[in-house]
Amino acid sequence: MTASPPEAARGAAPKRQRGHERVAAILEAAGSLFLDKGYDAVTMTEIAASSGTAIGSLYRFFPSKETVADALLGTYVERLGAGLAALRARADALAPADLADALVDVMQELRARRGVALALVDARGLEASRHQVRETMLASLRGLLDAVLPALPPGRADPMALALLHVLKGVGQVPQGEPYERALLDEYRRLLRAYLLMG
Amino acid sequence: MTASPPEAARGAAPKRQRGHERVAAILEAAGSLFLDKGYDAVTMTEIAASSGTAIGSLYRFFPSKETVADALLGTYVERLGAGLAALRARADALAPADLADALVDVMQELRARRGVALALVDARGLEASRHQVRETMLASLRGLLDAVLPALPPGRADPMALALLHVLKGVGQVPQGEPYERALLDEYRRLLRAYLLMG
Amino acid sequence: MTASPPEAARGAAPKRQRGHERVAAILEAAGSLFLDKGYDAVTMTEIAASSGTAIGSLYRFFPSKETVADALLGTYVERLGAGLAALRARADALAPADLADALVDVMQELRARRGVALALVDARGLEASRHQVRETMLASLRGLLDAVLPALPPGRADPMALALLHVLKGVGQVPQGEPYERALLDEYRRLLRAYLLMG
Amino acid sequence: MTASPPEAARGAAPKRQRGHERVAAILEAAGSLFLDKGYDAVTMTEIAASSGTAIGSLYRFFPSKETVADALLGTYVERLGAGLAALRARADALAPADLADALVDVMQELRARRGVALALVDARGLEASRHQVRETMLASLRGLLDAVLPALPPGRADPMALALLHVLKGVGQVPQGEPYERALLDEYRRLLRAYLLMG
DNA sequence: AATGAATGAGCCTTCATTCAT
DNA sequence: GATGAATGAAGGCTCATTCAT
Repeated sequence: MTASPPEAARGAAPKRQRGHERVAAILEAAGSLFLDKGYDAVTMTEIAASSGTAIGSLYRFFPSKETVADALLGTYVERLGAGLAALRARADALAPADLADALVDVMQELRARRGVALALVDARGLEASRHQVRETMLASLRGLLDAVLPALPPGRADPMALALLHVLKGVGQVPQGEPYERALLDEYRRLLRAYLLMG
Repeated sequence: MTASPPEAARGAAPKRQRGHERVAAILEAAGSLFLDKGYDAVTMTEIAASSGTAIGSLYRFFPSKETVADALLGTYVERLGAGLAALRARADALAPADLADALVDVMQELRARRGVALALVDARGLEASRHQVRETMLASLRGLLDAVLPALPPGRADPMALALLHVLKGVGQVPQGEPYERALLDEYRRLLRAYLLMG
Repeated sequence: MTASPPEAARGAAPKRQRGHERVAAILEAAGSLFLDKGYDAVTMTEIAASSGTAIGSLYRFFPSKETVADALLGTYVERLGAGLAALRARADALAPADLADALVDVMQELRARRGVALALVDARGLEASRHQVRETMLASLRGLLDAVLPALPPGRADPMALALLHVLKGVGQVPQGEPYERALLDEYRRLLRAYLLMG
Repeated sequence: MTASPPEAARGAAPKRQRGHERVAAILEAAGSLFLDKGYDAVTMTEIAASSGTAIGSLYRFFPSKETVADALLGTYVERLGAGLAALRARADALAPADLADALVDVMQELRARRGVALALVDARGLEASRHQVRETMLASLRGLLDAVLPALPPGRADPMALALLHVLKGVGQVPQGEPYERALLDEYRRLLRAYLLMG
């Protein structure tokens, strides 16, 4: 990606390379804008300008505004899915308090890696994608609960996953860089520990 | 417009009365629409039609779309404030578990009484009003915590209020009429009890 | 429409009146433009400007470009239908040569009264309306043929109506004001007479 | 432009050959597309793809969309001209009824050989080319009329050519493959015979 | 000379807001 | 004051055309 002899792989590679960079730039710009102003308030023209892309090129990569949001959401689901899957793999060895911490860690990491898509989870007009994110997470959470809290009464897993999901959304929304960031994350840790232990 | 000698004093009262009805009708209609479709997707024309108001009149009462949302948010803050103030009044007699239940009850009542404004709490472009709602609630929650959990370490009240606020938002968002509505509300009760007791 | 006492019928009437004038102005402008440049090449903005209407108002009356064309086509069908119906009423008394002349007269009159819609009969993307115009005319023509040429063999009415339709389209397209206008119309008269007598 | 030593001569011939093939492929593809969807609705990208040409190459051969249409129209004029010239050569031996049939035959043959350009004759924005087609045909038709109908009064040749042209356009537009194709062509034959004999 | 990614003017349409009646 | 027709800035998107590779 960097140290290549002067005129190395030309032709196809550069083009694709560029494409990838473009797409990345667009998604980054779009993510920031969505986060700042909300889905509806962001203009395709704005996204284009903000990512140094011509409007026509933007539409070459993403044939509609919704597509941009979907891609963002997709990335988010992927990362989130990966994080939760990793957790699941070691779930049997986790005490409830450990699960609480681990969940906060997963969300925190996502935020750090620009898990910007959170701005879109509440956006209207993206029903399909949003639903997918939601269901993916709920399924993962139910799985984790089954593994970590085997004594949980049958009917509890579903509402518990729902409540957990909402709390985790809060974790993901903790603003980065604010003075109370750390304190708030710790607070969420406590909340989740209490909930998973006693709930 | 009727039979008024000079030009004033006469029709004033009835008109003012009507004005109140109109405003109420508008806010009700706007609330429902915002809840259904989201702030951006709702049209001023739609609000006017749906509330039986002429678009021109709508603009007499609310000089901009944002104003309508602000008013809705304002109503929300008022009701919420009233509910929390009532709670505060009897805070000294509340055990943590009681506070948990009481908070859920307050939110639930708001929802039942069309505390529709929740749809707007995440709407962008309403920063000012949103911030006010937020600060109002945070202050109330801090007060409640001080009263109910006197042993709370100094630095905890703020983040705890923040976390609480997020959870309560979740309570307010429980969809009405869904089969799992009851179960989810109970779940939030458990969560809050655990948090307030152990957190 | 003109000589009305100073402040006569106000209120509703003026509004509707204006609406009618607007619609008329729009259709007139659109007709001219379509005729000049063809359906696709004409811009809604152009129609608006050319008819002294704001783009938003244009869309109040005609919610899409296609609607404008349809209205034009509709007017055309109406007028054409009326003309042919009138012909039909006296068809039994018509000799073939009379029918030829009468058909040319009908088309000529349409042209004079801005039967502009001809420009649209070949436009793509207006299939539905175009088809209607076509079928209306074909049915009328078949009726006329049955009445005026009772000896026509069964299978001939349909293709004859088709051929007639094409010729009449030509009549409707004779440019107005050209030096050869009269001569060409006479030529079409001859053609139709010959066809209806001998064909 | 032909035998240049240095860098040409080599791949030139094959390439030129290829050029011809490319141009033919492009025109064929463009013709079909124009016929199917109309001039405006067809995309340059579409033409390129449909003819297996890169968009850049397409623009090397035809520097604009209009150019493509012009070329198509040109081909059409050529073929039509050839057909009418052939007719002209044996005009002295033709009776009016023969001319009628021969004209229909010429048009029919054009259609069969993808005389697709008919779709363009009414396309706007191609004024220049269209005019040329028109004038070419009118001149040919006048010549034929002079030869076949020597008794025609002086002033008649022009309008008669005009009317004839319109009818022939109709012949060229008879849809291929429709059940009534044959019947309609026969009908046009009758029409032309009647016109040329009695008109 | 070939390729196709990039460009941006311009299109259709919507909707918050104004203002003549 | 009410009313709703009128306004026009702005948005999402397309496509003819160019130009770096």
